[in-house]
Amino acid sequence: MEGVRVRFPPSPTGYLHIGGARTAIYNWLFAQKTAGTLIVRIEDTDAERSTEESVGAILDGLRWLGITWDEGPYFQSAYASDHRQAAQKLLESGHAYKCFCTHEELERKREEARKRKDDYHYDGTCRNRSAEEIGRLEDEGCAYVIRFKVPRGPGGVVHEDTVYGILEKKYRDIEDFVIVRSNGSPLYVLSNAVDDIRDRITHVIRGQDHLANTPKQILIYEALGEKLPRFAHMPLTLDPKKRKISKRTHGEMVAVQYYRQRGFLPWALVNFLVLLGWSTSDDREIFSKDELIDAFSLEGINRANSVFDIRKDDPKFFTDPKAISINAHYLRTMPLDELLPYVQAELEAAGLWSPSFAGDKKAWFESTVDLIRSRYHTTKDFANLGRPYFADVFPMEEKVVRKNILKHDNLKEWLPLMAERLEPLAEFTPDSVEQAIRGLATELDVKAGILINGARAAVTGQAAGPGLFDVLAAVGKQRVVQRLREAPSFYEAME
RNA sequence: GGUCCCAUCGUCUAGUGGUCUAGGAUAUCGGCCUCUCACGCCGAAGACACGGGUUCGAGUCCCGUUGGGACUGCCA
Repeated sequence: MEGVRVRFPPSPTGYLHIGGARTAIYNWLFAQKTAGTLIVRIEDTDAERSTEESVGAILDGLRWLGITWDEGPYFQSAYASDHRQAAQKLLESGHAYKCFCTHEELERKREEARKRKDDYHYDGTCRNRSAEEIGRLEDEGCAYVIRFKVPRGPGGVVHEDTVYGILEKKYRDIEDFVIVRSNGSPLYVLSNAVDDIRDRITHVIRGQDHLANTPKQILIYEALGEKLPRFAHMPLTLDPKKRKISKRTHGEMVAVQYYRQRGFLPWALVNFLVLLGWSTSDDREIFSKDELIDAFSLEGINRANSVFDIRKDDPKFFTDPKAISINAHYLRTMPLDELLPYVQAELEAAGLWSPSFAGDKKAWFESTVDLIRSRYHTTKDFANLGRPYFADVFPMEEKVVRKNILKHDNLKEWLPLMAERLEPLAEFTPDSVEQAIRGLATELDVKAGILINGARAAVTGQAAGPGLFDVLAAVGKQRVVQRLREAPSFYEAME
């Protein structure tokens, strides 16, 4: 496919949210796949709600996700004259007309229609005004909007959507819609189409919520004598109550930024989002960037809306479990080199980072990260659950101390004794440590598990973790010995 | 209300008339592994919204019902 040009046109009224990110991802994938061009166009014509910070946040979100674009960001507001010119052209060619009906009149008619339980469409009061009449009204200083003159009579707008197939909208179901406000500023339906024409967009890939105004835009394209792009509408992302997700009702949970802050790997998020409404017919769900670009196709997009299974107050999942599972999958399987920078960033943010981790302790750091990553879900876990490996101060869970240490009175002596046995070891490796501890267990005639679990609790404050001998080797002799010697203090503290 | 779109396990989905006693993923439960937890492996439970048609045969086609969604703005 030659010359594909697609666009992502966010309106800068907040951060980049999940739905927008997904739209951007689909456009990006399609551009990548076809060696086409992705354009970012900021639709900032709603001056009241648009902010500069928002533009920054959206672009920042895209960059973080790894979505690259080829042109832009363009700003729609810079092209207002294009939009006005198009409206003028439509006026001149008789495809649009000036409407002097006031807000009040229209509101009254709408209200009446509502009472009659009737469908309300603009009644065309101004559609057939004579030139003199229009001139007179203008001279009187009456404000007017510009409406598109929708063909009347039978028939309708027919087009084939790549995802939804052939769609027909009857002319009679389309009212003469406004394309320019009374203050002269163009409306979305016009400016979006005009911009797409100017940007030579070949494929409009956007949310299904735009399905309804596609016929209007097609009418505009045709009236302007322009070639139609291909439309592909994608299903919407809903919350578990089947409501369209939005910044307003869901807050930060639906912001890309939120996932970044909660320790998501950008590619894991992309991988999760692309699966919301798109799939291949084989069973693959995990894709590298190249694999995804290769596998992606508009035809694989689903028609039904999908539910983003956000779990607001679930103690176990802070978001869709599948998203977390994909993130965890990448965390434990991605090349270690690629993971390290994320871990470093987390440790730095938590004040646990030491330059030596990238210097003389690099090998140790890498093997430690590799040791613990298989049971973590987000990069945040390295700074929380991983604390005992990287710092001297870490939380001791009381429940764990009770269960794995205090329950066995003898550990009060055994753990310090273990320290005595470990301290002289010339080599502090999983093997040598195991030998020493199993030897001690035999000598004391206790099950090794008691010593092992007690040691894990004393050294990490946690009941779960990697194999204890690996843990000890990772934490290091000095810290291990010290922590084991401090074990008796738990008995005093708890008494 | 009107117009349009949609409908398979809790969630994401495969499925384009027979190979579907409906497959995978995730979540849940059980087992194996084992010093614990995770990973991994094995297993269980779990869905074609309903009703009519068409057909030798329907998850797959048609109609209706129900349910959900979008749009219905001088927002984008």
